[in-house]
Amino acid sequence: MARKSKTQSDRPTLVDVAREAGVSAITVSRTIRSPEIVSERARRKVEEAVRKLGYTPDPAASALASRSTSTIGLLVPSLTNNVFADVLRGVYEGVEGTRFFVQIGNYRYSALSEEGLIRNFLSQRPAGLIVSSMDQTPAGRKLLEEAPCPVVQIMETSADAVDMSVGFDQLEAVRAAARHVAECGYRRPGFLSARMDPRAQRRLAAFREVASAHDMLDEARIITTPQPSSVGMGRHLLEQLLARAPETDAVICNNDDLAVGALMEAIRRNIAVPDQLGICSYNDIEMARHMVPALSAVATPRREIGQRAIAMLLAEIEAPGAVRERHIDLGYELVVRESTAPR
Amino acid sequence: MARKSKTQSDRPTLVDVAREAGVSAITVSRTIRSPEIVSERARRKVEEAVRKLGYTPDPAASALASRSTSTIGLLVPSLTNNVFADVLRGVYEGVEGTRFFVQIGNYRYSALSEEGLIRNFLSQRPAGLIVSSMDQTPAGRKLLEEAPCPVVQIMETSADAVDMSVGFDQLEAVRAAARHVAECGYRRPGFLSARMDPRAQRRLAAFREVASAHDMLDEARIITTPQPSSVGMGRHLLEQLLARAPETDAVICNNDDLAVGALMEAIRRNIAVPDQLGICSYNDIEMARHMVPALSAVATPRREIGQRAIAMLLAEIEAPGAVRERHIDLGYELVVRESTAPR
DNA sequence: ACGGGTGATGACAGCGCAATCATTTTGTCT
DNA sequence: AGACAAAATGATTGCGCTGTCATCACCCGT
Repeated sequence: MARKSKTQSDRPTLVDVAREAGVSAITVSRTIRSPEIVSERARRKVEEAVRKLGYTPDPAASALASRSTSTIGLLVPSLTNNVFADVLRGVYEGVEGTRFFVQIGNYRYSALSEEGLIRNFLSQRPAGLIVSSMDQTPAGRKLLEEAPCPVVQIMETSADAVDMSVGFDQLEAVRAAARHVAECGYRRPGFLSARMDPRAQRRLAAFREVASAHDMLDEARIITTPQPSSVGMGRHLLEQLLARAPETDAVICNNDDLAVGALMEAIRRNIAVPDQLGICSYNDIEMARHMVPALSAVATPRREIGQRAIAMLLAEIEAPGAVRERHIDLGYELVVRESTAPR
Repeated sequence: MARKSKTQSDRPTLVDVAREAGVSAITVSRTIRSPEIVSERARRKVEEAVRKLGYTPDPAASALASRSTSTIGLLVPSLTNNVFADVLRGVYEGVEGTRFFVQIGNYRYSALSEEGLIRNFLSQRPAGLIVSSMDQTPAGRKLLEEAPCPVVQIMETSADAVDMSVGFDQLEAVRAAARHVAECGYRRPGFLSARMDPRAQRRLAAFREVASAHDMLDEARIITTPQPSSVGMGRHLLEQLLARAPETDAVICNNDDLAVGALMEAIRRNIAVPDQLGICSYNDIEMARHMVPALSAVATPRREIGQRAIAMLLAEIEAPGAVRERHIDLGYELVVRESTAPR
């Protein structure tokens, strides 16, 4: 028997493998971490011993000794929101096959939870951090600034970001939607928004600005709720909007769930889209283009954001300071389909 | 100066806090882990020292010394699939406020990746594990059986599960859908399914069985694809179905994305739902009930599954063997709306 | 044949915490 | 007041690994 044989759940350690292979523990460690610096002969012996014993390194011990982990922290405000599902996909594609793994933190749109999660993640000595906003608490921001690892802020981009950022100009994207609606000839547009987080607030402000410039702003046509976004909420908000402002001839929705809901409600009420009511969506998740009529939308590069964020992070982990372009604007795209049309 | 002052990123340790508070290190440790066994006086001093120094425990050191972590591993086959988004939500609700945190592993419907993830998670000595299927590789299953922590298998339930299970009878749920369609008087039903993972395969088999019993099975009306499910795919599959079997008078979709897509395609083609074509969906995510016409569906208790799974896990972690009902069937519900109707 | 590299390997210490057991303090009862 | 149990606290040790240096074998050119 190898060691002093305690419980069954005792796993083999480096030392066990070393003994089996007839080398020192540190050679085993090196064989696993950087096989290229050990001799062919030693490597083979170690590899066989590892297989024979079914050895798996203990990440906790490794983290403690090396003072670093292979964890990449990803903080998102929501897991149900399809927007972040796409970002996640991009991120996962990027870590695939690397030694890193992603740990997700969901702060449910609470800046305070976010701060707690940042603290918590940081205590694990992550290899890198991706956070989904610029709206940290002052303490949260300070933690990020002093983080001993690269940090990427996503969704928006700004030279003012803590370290690196990938995103697009959310305000300009909303302005594009508003201008499009105006250019179609709609004159009394409404705006629907749920979950009024800071970003949603800013987008609403951008809408107000453009609507005002086109002299078509009416606060009665702005319907918001702090509750989460959903298709049902889209129906509900449109209902409210039409009750308060029956003259409404178009509606810009702060995301696709709301837009789909608004569309369905319009269909229920036999309101012709786009003739009687134009609908313009935001984000353009897959479903939007398949609706009948297909939804016009500002398409946002969610998956690309995930991909670029993880790529930047890995590059920066590999060689600190290596990333030149530290703030990337991926742009947006106005996709005109059937739910808006010139009139 | 406290210690030998190395780099800036040196964090205070238990010992630093102990010195500051004028107690021993282990007292600090206890104050943090189980404050109730420490005297009022000591606790106050320690808490102040912690605050003053901004101390955060090092989870790696804790894991190494105690041979256990506060990580709960959650293995899902997909992050984009709304089904798992709901499960996730349930799980997150349950860990909220506990000392545990969830780490998600996405195995993208690959049993081999799943095995790798199980191995990887287990190497971290998790407090518990939730896995989304019964379809592990033999090695994967063995790992779960020998895991030194509680394991919950979700989505399906079976006394044959490794440790505990929460779910419902997926086959009976599909049978209910098929029977419903038959009872409505549809005689030539089709079946659409994407992402043909083992569970989807079994559900298809259940459909075949019922369809055959009602003498309405035609293989030409079964359209599947290994590609991921999406609304667009639903449209595409219905298109294929109608091309191959124009006589089709109803369609059962293996999930809501497909059903929404099928509905939209039918609307595009001016096929009257439910009169010319009945549509029955599976899972019933929020969006389904808001479509026009509203989708009939077999509703599955996804969020409850997440809630119950985490509750069982925590109870079992708290007191091994405490959980009596180790296999819970949450049932399903046939929700008849507008997309199917007696004819 | 020798010195000076280069590549491969090893010995040792310590990362920050918690398990274990020993010890001290406190409270309670007679 | 003394005896005893219970509560609170502490000293020591080691979890499994990696950083740091030291050592050793080997190859090359002269």
